[in-house]
Amino acid sequence: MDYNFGEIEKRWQQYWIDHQTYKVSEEKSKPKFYVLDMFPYPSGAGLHVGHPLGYIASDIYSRFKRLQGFNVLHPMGYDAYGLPAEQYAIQTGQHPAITTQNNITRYREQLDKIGFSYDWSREVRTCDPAYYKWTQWAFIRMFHSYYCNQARQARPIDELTAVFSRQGTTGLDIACSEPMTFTAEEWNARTEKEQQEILMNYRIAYLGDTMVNWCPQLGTVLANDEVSEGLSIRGGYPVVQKKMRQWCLRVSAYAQRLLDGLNIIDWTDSLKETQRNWIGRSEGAVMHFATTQGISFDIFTTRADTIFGVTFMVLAPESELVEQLTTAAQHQVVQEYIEKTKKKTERERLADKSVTGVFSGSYATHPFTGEPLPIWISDYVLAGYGTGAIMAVPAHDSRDYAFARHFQLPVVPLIEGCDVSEESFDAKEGVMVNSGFLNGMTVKQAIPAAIDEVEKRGLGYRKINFRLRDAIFSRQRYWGEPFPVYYKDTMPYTLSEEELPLELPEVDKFLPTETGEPPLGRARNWHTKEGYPLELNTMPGFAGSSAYYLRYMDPANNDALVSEDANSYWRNVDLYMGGTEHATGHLVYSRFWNKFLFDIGVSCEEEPFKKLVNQGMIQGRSNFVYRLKGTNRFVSFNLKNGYDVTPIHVDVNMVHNDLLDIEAFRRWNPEYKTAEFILEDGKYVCGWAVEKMSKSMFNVVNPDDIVEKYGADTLRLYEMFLGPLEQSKPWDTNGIDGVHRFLRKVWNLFYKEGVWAVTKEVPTKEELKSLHKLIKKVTFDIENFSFNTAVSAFMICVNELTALQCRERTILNDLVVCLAPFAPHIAEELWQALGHGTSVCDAAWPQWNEEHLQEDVFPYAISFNGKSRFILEFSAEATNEEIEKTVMEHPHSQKWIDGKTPKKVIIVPKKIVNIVV
RNA sequence: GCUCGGAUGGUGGAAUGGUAGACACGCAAGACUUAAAAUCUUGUGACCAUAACGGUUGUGCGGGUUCAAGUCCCGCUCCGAGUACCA
Repeated sequence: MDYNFGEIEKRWQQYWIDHQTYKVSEEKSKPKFYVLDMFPYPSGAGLHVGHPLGYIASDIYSRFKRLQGFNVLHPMGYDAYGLPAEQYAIQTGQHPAITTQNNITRYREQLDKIGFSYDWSREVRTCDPAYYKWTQWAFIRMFHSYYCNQARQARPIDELTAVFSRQGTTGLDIACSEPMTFTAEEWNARTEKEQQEILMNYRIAYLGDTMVNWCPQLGTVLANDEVSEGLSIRGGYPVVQKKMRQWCLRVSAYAQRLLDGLNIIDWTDSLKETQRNWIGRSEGAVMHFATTQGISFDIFTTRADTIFGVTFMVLAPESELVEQLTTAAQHQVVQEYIEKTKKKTERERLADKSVTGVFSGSYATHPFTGEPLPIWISDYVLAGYGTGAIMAVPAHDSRDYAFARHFQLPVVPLIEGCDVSEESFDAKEGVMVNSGFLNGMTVKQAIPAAIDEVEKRGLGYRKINFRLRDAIFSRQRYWGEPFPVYYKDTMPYTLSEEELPLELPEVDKFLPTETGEPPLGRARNWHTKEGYPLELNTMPGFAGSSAYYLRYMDPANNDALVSEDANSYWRNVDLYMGGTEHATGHLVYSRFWNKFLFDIGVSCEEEPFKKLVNQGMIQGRSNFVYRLKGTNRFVSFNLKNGYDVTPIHVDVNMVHNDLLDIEAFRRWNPEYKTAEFILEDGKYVCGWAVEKMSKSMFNVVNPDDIVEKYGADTLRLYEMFLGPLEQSKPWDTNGIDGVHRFLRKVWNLFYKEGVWAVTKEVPTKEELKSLHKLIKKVTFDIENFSFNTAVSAFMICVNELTALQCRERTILNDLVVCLAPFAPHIAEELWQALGHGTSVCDAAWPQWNEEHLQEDVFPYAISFNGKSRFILEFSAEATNEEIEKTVMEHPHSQKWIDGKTPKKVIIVPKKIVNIVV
């Protein structure tokens, strides 16, 4: 009987379905373990061989944990809302729901072939009304919440209105868009609408007039993490800044908690660092300045120590202060400058490094020296950070320096011995000069001293600023979750929770309306029962993916996002597997969303993902043929020098070990039907390069083809064997034979010449040693996600057992269990053959026994002056004296000792003897 | 610019400060075969040398710590990723 992987895999996949092997429920008596993959967006291209890498790794881990006795939750679903399906709908008219369903079906087929241990009964789809009901529900709860800085948590907005009517804003410290102060009397005197407008300043989900990233080609706004270098991540279209009224989430309120939480989770340092940078906490001071006309404004600085080096002030062009501070004489030029900057796209603004700006006409008074400081307007100052205004210290800030040089403004150096004739001195080191009361202090002393003085004189206060912005939550698109919001007298109100889900309506076209409204403007009857119009925007992609891990715990619950019971059992994700591309998007929003749910008592853990492992990207490995220019002749790779050739991408599926299948190539394209070849050793060798995996490079490898040719178990093992999990690497089908050969060797331990060959003899010492070495290594490697070395350990063990002609049942039993997480199908087949009536998934992970690993003799590397020369073996009982004596008397040693008396002899037990001559 | 990674044979990659190159691919030789494929066996960092033994050198570059460094420390070079007028 040969290893017939095709038949074996099909049969066991059916068995798992029939026996619901991977279905889990809350078993209170067993410890839980939650293993989660980042759910995919089902794209039209289907899965390529790079996609399953993380899924295979997490599946191995899940199966391992299950064998160790954990109750493992390992679900899968689809992030089903997204731009490509909508773009496709615009082009073809096909409803995105249909496209999405087709793609999901295709994904599922592909995933099923690889043999994952998902509990598909818990599948979620973000576009399913039963699912997005809870996305809408969370939004409603955010709308009706504010963030209390003192309690460090979200609170019901009703509490806030109660306080307002009792004491106004006195004594409150709340996260808000704009600082406001009013008394109880003032609040109570407001109309309902005015009160609603004020509350918008505090709600966690609020409507705000903000500068947004507007992408004209996509016709929608984008979040910061959806834009890179002024271009949209999806599609690469230019993005411009525009002020719009949008739904926002007050993520910034959670900035400190998002930062603190990083200390209690087990993520890689680089990923935590990326998040820290994105949150961007900086400690400094807000300082009050006033113009000579008495108009006061605030700036933010982290370098209060440089206050005596301020020679001018700068406002962002979008700042509201610009209008107040521009004098009549300068009005014209300022207006022109602002118009000009507005027209620039974000990309142009980034690319254009030239210094631009205009003088506002006003002067501010230096708070310490009383000197007048000209106030300029320039686009190098950002409206969205700090207060949108800065004090410029050209001597110690390179941007201020460039500006000062360009407009011939004075530069006052403040640090002893620094040279600012060519460039600014930005480093926070040195001793202060020209700085009044700060003179003689180091910069590190001067920063707090300056802020102390500023506070003492009432000129400002300490402030911690965050770079993290609130998330813009509206999208002018069709294929997303509708907001459970209607408008009455232009103010938004939420639907009641009983009215959820608010289902996505049908539209005749997926384009904006003629009047420029979002596609939902085309929907008929898009209003409440009372006739109030419903919100026309939809939610962004990250809405549905922010709490999906909670929904898996209790996917069919129609009364709650997740029951308290299910949540208190599964708690949070123990292992989260996914790509780094979500570092500043999903992984920030999801943590924020969970913290909010934690505050309102829905999630029992403050952090959603305890441990996170990033699998590397799998790149493509393209192959090339070399066509002689102007001919239909192709020259083999190593002969191409001396010819004038054009490299042409060739489909990697026609190439094996870089050798071209010439017949397949001729069939590939009529143009090549009559192609001639200049061969080396009768073969055509292709060139290769690492590139992105894409259709146009003909380097896409489909997992289905690999499964067809080698089997799912080979694919799983090979993906792990390719290299360290977290590292990016090219897919290279060369080498898969080695892994496939390994599985056949495993098979041949059980079947010799087609006959079942397992015996019940007593295992030998060597056999036990080989097995226990494997158990120890594999256990250790899985726990450390070092799957490539685990696969190597299997190969070594099987080679050893083959050499020992091991056919012993108990040894093979444990071998099969160890192999089960990696290659589940062959493991099931062999487990069955060994006479077990149940699935190998219900076996117990074997323990290694150190006794079996004991060596009789240990190799010692004998080295002289640290350079090893030869190996000697000694028994475990040998004393240092015996070892030293034997080594010294060994004929090889005499050459190195050369009659001298060794200065020192170092003996490291079981490892090395070093003799210093 | 800043932050975080990384650099080891022809290739992918192994090495708790202790025999560098495990394992695999590729390549070479051999066995089986009419032949090829498949399979199996052996060899395979480089250099020198040999009938054989053996020797030298070697983990991006330059220093240092140590009996001993791919591994730790200091200073560079190059490559990758993230991020950026964030005051």
